[in-house]
Amino acid sequence: MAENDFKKPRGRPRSVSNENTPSKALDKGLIALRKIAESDGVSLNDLSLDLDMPMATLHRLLLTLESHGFVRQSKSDASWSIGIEAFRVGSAFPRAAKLLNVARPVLKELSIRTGETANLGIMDQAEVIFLAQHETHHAIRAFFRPGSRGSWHASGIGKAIAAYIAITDQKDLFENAPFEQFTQNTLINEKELLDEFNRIRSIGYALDREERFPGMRCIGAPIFNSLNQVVAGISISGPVARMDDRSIATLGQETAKYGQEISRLLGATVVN
Amino acid sequence: MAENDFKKPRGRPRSVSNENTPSKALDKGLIALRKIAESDGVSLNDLSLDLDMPMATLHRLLLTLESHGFVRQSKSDASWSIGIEAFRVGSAFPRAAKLLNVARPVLKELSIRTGETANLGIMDQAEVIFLAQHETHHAIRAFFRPGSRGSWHASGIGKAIAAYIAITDQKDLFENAPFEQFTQNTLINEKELLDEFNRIRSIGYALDREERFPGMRCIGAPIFNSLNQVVAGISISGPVARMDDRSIATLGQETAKYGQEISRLLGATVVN
DNA sequence: TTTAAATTTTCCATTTTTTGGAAATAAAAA
DNA sequence: TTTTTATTTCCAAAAAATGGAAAATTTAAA
Repeated sequence: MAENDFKKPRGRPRSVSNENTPSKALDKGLIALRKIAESDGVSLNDLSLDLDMPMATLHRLLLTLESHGFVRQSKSDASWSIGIEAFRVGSAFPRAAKLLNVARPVLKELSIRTGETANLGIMDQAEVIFLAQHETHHAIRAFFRPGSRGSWHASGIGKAIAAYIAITDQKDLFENAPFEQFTQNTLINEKELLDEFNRIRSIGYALDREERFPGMRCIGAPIFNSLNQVVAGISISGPVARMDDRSIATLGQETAKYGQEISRLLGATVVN
Repeated sequence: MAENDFKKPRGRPRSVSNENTPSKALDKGLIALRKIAESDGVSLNDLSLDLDMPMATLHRLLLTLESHGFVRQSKSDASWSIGIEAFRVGSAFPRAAKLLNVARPVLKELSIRTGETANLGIMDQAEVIFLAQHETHHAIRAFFRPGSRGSWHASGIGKAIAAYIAITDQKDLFENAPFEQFTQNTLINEKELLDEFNRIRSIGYALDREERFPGMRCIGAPIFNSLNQVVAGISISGPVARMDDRSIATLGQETAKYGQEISRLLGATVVN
């Protein structure tokens, strides 16, 4: 998030207000592709209804996506799902590649040590994207699908990251405050959240006390890169019963410690 | 690969010869997207030269891809790279999701135990796609980027999978034999490869003796799903010096054993 | 068994979008 | 300072997308 580059690229600069999608056909194709990624195995008919696009148009786009391997059609029921080329292209996402390799074993250890589901996520715009997780064996446990999104203000990872980004970038985050109130506990206004940032920086981890889902608590900690910029977050999530007020300080320190471990592996020098 | 479904979907069946890409703009956009995934951080100019597309046209497509988050433009040098939405969509690829979760820890163990880079891959058409790998700490080691492709006939994983698929599917693989001869050792004709299949099935693992890259050897073993169909392969690769004739039998058995372990975790009942 | 409904695929004349050379804009190199 | 390199935008000609309707096929209902 925090990228202060004074250097500008060559060439004519982009005009400021450019909210358009110049290529309509590509635009529609990408919309269809994203929709297919959400559902798994969807029929042309449903897709057509869902996206409010004529079937003929949609079908043409799907054939093209298929010709590149971005989607596949089941031979038995003609339903559409994501293809291997989408996977290949997606795995070239630069921010994820290095981070995932380094963080995965640490994630596992954190999960085993605390007995809770451990998550890895990054911020994109004002949303947290979950990149990976390691589940516990408890019957009651948290679950996030990799690639799923969440609002930053109601998430351990989101708050942990937000607390450490540059103040100018924090301002951007508050652009459309107040935010959605998911539960009674959700912090929704700027003042509350800025106080929360101070608390987070003083203890080194962020708490989500049923702020997103009733009954679920989360503890998030920041991850820094070799330039000591916050680039991701790690968290554990579980039911209130196991993450009670008594155990939360220990779990918090544990989470922060593993966050520092990943930061160290990424080349960060100053942690917390 | 082996999908014998007699059930046909409703609706008008697709005509047999349909080699077209109906939507041109989407087609071009996907071509650009794939190209960007190959290089990391590419300028509009280079992309334009590389793809032989006019810059204005390409630029329009990139803006649309960007509006959906499939690509990103660096603020400092205006270069383009893969965006987070491509990652999100790609991680919905159904075949990879389950396999990766199960296989990753096993991959790591195999790598540590043998001291070589361990790889996981699947077959798509006649190509092997590398999904994941675990590297050794040796200075001389094999490296495949996740998502990269390779010809099946010159790869440990490819031959291991091909040896176990249905005979009708094997016929498809030989459609455009003889294959590219990468080195002196590459097996390129059908007869040689069919003999190789027999050898592989008798010992349970496939050998690549510098058939792809001079100086590199590979040992591949098949992975089966709960229907006992071969769905993927595991392999180790390293320099001839360490993978010499003396140690190769032991390493081969080791690789096959870890392949069986993944198969077991996926619910396969009959292994090898 | 026969008929109707559901679903996917294809067709094609009309409308809309794409196209790409050239100009505009700006940084870097000479 | 001038030239070169590079990105972004513009716009009229040309090409592609559109989508209603028909075709083709399977499943469900009568």
